[in-house]
Parts: sequence; structure tokens; C-alpha cells
Amino acid sequence: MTKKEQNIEERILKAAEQIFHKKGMDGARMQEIADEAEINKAMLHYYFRSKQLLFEAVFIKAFSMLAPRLNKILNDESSIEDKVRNFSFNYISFISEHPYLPNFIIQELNKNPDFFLSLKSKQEFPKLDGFKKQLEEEIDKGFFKPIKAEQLFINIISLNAFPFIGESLIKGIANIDDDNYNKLIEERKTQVADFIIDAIKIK
Amino acid sequence: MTKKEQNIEERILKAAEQIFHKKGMDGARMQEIADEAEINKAMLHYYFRSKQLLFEAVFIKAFSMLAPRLNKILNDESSIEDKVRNFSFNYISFISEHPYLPNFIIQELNKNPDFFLSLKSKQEFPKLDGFKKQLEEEIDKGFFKPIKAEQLFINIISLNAFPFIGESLIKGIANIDDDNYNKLIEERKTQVADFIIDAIKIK
DNA sequence: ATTTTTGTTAACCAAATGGTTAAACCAATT
DNA sequence: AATTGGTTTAACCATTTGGTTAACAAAAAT
Repeated sequence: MTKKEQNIEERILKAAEQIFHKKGMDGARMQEIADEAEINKAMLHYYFRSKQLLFEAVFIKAFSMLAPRLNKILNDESSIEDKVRNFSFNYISFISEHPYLPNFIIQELNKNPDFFLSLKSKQEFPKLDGFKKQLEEEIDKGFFKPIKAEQLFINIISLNAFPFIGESLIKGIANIDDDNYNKLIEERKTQVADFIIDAIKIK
Repeated sequence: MTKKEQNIEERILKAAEQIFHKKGMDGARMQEIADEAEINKAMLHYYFRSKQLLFEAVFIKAFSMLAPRLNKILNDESSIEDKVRNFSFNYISFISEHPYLPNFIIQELNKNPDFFLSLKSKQEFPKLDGFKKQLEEEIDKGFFKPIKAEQLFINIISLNAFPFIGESLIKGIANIDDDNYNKLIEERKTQVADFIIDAIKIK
């Protein structure tokens, strides 16, 4: 499907995603989005009224792509070990297709804590409670070394998300080109979970 | 020492750091920096010529606060285990005092890869070579499970840096207030290294 | 077929913003 | 006291930018 065939609203949203994800709210220009969508700038306002509203549409869509994913795995019936393996594989696979997403969400979340609060009340916002209870049980059963659920959660998210956020820094320091970096990321789909399980499992 | 007593150039740089670290190049306004420094906006240009040059002064100072730190630990005489413990403790302690630094550096690095290249040629730019060789040796001696130096490096950086970058996201999902988050960070000064060592050490 | 509604465009506007300038200020020097 | 040099300020400028408008085109309703 070429651009000309898509309906305008879809084209705008797609173009806005591309620009906002890469440059953030501050760095994005309405004219640039219009150019990317190959439409007149006034159309952006006709369909979305303002930059702020267009941005929010993009942000909510981005957040909706990640939050339910996280929520689902956090609260399904599988063991902690399976959750860790599932989440890591799933998350890295998905983000590889949308590498700008984590950084985009975190940046704008940091910049706009109020907007964040309004999101929290929404359904589908991830909760840690179930995961926490489950982890404590499995620790009691002697499966894992004691660790706070919050700390483990931070570790899981850090190991999975940071490589996409700090890509250019890591590539610079470790002297890795694009191609090899992608290979490292591919390896991480399973290695991250191995690493985490090895760190907490009692053998 | 109050603002009035500092020399102007110092006041500008300090104010520019505060604004740039928090808002990035795009989000920062020259007027805002001038207000923060309590001086006339023209002074910014008198001392630093342009926003770009003022920004670069701030960026290079920020980078210089982190790079040598990383480099020193990566290339000293201690064992891998000590390096991991040292770096984690040292890094988290330092960043706790400058929580905006990692995000600032990574954002602007991502946005400006060319500028990054010019930095790489500079002295003090961290190199992974020594660390890599040392890790391979210690793995050969049977101290650690096999793991690529690049992967371990990514894990170390991720676990140490991400909690500062994704703070608001983590606080939101895990329902942690500022005070408790600081306690978690404090714990991480040693727990992160324990976690890493447990993950790779052969017992 | 004609009217009404919806979609689209180019031109325009006001505010914000990085940057400049010319005059004023002020301390050190003559 | 007058001169000189760097420093500081208020006013100003050009450009960018989000947003609006009025005219026009296409489609839908009558």
C-alpha cells in the first residue's frame, strides 16, 4: 500500500510517529510531519487540531503497544522463571522492530509527569503486585535467593530496555558497528534471561 | 557562595547545565538560562557566542565527568570482580549526585552521531579492549561462565545507568515514591554488583 | 441539478526565539 | 579629570513555528 492509497488520517499518524519517535515533542516540527506525510500542513490541524493533541495520539498509541505486553506477562499463570524468559524474548523481539519506542516513551514521561499520572488511572496500566507476591512465594520455597521484587523488576527492565536507549553510546565505547550490534541484540533474546536466572536461582 | 559573588562565566555555565541537563538542547531556551543565571540574555552570547557553543561547553563538561571514571576502572589492575563492584558502587554514588547526567548524554549522543565521532578521537574516551582481554583470561581460568565482554559490558552499564534514565517509568509501574526510590538506589550500590557476579561466577 | 457538507490548499498571522547592536556603565590608566 | 577598555543592558531584528483563514474542490445529500 503506497502513501497515496492510505487515508489521510492514517498517513498523518504514521508520519507523526516517525518524526516524534525520533525527535521527541520539542524536536519535531509540524512542517516536517506534513512533508513526511506528503500533505499540506493545515491538514494536520484539520485532523488533530494541535501539535499537542497529535503528539498525545502518538504517545498513547506507543504506550498502548508496550503496556499490555508487560502487563500480560507480569500477571499470567507461569512461573517467575518463565516470566523472565518470556518477557525478555518477547520484549526484545518486539522492540527490535520499533527501536525508538522505549526512548520516546521514557523521554516524554520524564518531561511530563502530570500527563503520566493521567495514564496511570487507565486500565491496562502495568501493576507489579501479582509479580511481587509470586516472587516472594517462590523465594520462600527456596527457588531463588532473596531479592526485592522492585529490584528484580528494575534489573529486568534495565537489561532489556537500555540496549535500545543507549545504543549509540555502547556502540561507541565497545567499538561495534550496526551489523554486529544487531547480532548482539539477537543473542540477548535468550542470554538476558539466562543471566537473570543465573543471578537469582539457587542451584 | 551566592550567585552574585560568582564570576559571570561560571554562573552562566552552571545555569546552562541545569537547564540543558533537564531539558536537552531542543527544550532549553536561552532566556531561561539567562533568568536562571540572573543576567541579561546578551551576556550568554557575549561569553559563549551561540546556543550551540554554550551547549557544547556543557556537553563536554558532562562527558568529561563520566568518561574518565569509566575508563579508569575499566583499565586498572584489579580483577574483573573488583572492577564490577568498584564501578557499580562508584557510578551509582556519583550519578546520585548528578541524576540528569546519563540521560542528557545519551539523548544528545543519539541525536548527534557526528558530534559523537569527534569525541571518540579525544583522549580519555573509554575503550573496552583491556577489559575484554582480562575477562577472557579469567574465563579461561575457570572463574566465570563464558560470556562475551560486549554482553557483560552492556549488562553492567544497563543495570547501573537505566534506573536513573527510566526513573519515572519505574516509579509509576512499581508504585514507588521518591523517598523509597532513593532507598532502592542506595541498595543498588552493592546489590547490582552482587547480582552480576552471581550471574557469571562459577561456584 | 442544486445545495450543503466535507476535504484541501496557499497565503497569512502572531508569538516565540536566537542573535545583534548601540548606547551606557565602570574600573583602571594616563 | 579625561581617556580607554572591557562589561552590561535595553531595544531591536530576522527567522522560525504553530496555528488560522478564506477561497476552492470534491463529494454527499436534497
